[in-house]
Amino acid sequence: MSESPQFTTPAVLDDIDRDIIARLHENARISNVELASAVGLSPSSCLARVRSLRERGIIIRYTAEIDPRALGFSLQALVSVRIRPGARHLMGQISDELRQQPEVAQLFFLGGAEDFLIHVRVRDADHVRRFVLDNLSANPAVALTETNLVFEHHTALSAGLRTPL
Amino acid sequence: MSESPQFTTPAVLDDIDRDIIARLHENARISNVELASAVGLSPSSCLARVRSLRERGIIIRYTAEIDPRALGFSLQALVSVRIRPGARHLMGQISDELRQQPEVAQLFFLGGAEDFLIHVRVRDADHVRRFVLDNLSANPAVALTETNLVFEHHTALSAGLRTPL
DNA sequence: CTTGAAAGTAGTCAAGC
DNA sequence: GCTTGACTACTTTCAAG
Repeated sequence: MSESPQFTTPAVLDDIDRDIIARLHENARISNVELASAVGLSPSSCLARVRSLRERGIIIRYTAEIDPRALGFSLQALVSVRIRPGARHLMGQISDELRQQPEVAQLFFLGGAEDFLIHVRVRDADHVRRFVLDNLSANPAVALTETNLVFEHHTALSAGLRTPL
Repeated sequence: MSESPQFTTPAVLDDIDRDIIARLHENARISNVELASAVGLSPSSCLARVRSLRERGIIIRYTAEIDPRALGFSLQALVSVRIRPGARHLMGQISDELRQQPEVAQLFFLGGAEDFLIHVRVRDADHVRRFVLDNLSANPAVALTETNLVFEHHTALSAGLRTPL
């Protein structure tokens, strides 16, 4: 539950486990009896597997996906950031600070020219401008930033879950 | 349930609705009675609000967040794509095809120099190379691609705006 | 892994405030 | 909009095969 396994080697999962994972990924609120009958198990075995997947950290958490526009966050942007070469050791700290900002939805650490990419949700163009100024440009460790507006954002419902390996 | 409201104007939500959203975002499997007592409502009123949020599309879906490494997807990458100017009308079709690939976790439509950015989960470097070759470079509508490896990926758990998986 | 049973808990709906 | 109360369904745990 509180562990964070590294999965250097893929976890041992059989076809039923993969089926359970896929179905919970599509609908985290499916009832245990319905899930059990869908994957061909008894409710008790199914529940034991789900609990094991959760305890092993394979199921990280259950979450409701919220439309940000309903909360007044109508604009999304991707901000790529390059850190000054002499300030790379500050990346962990900068990342921690960024992740505490309510605008930050995702943070990617990258290889290549840019050091990281920030997915932000904001009210409007002025909001993203202020976010970049206050949280990035003002930091002397930041060499440069580039902001791209997001017109559409899609999250796939089955990334690698239906046809694993 | 099947509608996709645009929220050109933010939806009308009171503080209790926002509280419900935040708590379901943190734990989509919280029981209705526990949620009700947490936000100070009776179970029936709470359930009615949750159902309304779901029907209005404010709660998009409930999903289990899965650790991709457990399924053998140990590498992540961001692939930015530019479409040939004369082929922009094909972007919708290309997007639909991409979203059906099991490797695609997220798809961003962008303003600016690049047309979209793809977040992929793959087994290894060879897998991402083949993904780009087969799904992008082979398409004559694609002008150029750029692949960046992802060293770390964090999704923020803030204000009900996190993106699952 | 399964079934079956028991006890506790949660979801649903109707009636009314 | 809200609540209460009753009914139904689900979950959980157990023992036994």
